[in-house]
Amino acid sequence: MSFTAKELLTKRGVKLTSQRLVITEYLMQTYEHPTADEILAAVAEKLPMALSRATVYNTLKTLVDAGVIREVLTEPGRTRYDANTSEHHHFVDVKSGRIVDIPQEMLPDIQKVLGDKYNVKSYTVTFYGDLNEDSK
Amino acid sequence: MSFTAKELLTKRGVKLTSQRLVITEYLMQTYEHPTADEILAAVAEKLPMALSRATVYNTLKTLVDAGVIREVLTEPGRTRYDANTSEHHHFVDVKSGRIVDIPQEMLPDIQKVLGDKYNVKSYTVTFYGDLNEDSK
DNA sequence: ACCCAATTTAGATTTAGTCTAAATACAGAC
DNA sequence: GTCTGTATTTAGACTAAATCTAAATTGGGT
Ligand SMILES: [Mn+2]
Ligand SMILES: [Mn+2]
Ligand SMILES: [Zn+2]
Ligand SMILES: [Zn+2]
Repeated sequence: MSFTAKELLTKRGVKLTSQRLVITEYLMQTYEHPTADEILAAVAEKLPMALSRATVYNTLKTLVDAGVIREVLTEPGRTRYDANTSEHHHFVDVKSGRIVDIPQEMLPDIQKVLGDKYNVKSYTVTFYGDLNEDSK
Repeated sequence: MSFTAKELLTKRGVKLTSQRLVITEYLMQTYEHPTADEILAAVAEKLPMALSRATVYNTLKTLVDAGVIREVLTEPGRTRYDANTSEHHHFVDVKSGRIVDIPQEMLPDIQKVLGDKYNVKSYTVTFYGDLNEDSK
């Protein structure tokens, strides 16, 4: 049930290029939530050719639009990216900066609590605090 | 029970200057959630002297640190500011871009749902959707 | 193999935000 | 009310994230 990067891109109608593959693969195998610059640094060395910043940003936008990855906003001024596209939320460990996933099911159903004045299409919850030491 | 900007700054130990006063007053009387540039544009004309961008950013940081205002992050790359410092969350009307306040009490208690692995100090919920027409 | 639209590229540009060092202003001491 | 030291403000340079541009490249369908 778990797709390869190649299968995922094909399934979502994204044309295959080596840049798109390696960026998608990188995001699928990390549990961190890297920024565009972090992705560029990590992925550049895996590619035989040069990788331009414009391509990283173009690719990330393409992947977000295609639903292959999502943006994560936890702090001002830096957009992070996440290959986990299931509905989930984030916990920021304020000491280490680590960002861990919180599945939708861990939260009570707040989709409906706002009543009919607000037509909620989506929502995000970001928690800030300390992660107790037994962190995976 | 409602403080003036001057009283609030004094109470929080922030030295009074005309720039800080006019920025605080502006934020206290708007229900929008303006960016630094929007604040600069709105406030510059109310001051007899010039107002520099550095001062706007310095002042906003001072006010956030003193707890007079808070930052609001709803979209990548733009930090917004809010004189409503009560614990509350935000609803973004995706059509108009308007951001409205959602009081903490409207939500079920999700402070405690994460169990003891996560020590939650604060959390923010941002909703995206449509506001039904009777918007104030 | 050929072709062409889609993609990538390097570098310029934009924009939010920070930094610097000199000028100014507030607030407490007198 | 004046003095005075420190905090604040200023203009403008600078940094860093993200976007744009126009030329070069690519890869997938024929
Ligand atoms: Mn910026
Ligand atoms: Mn940026
Ligand atoms: Zn995540
Ligand atoms: Zn608010």
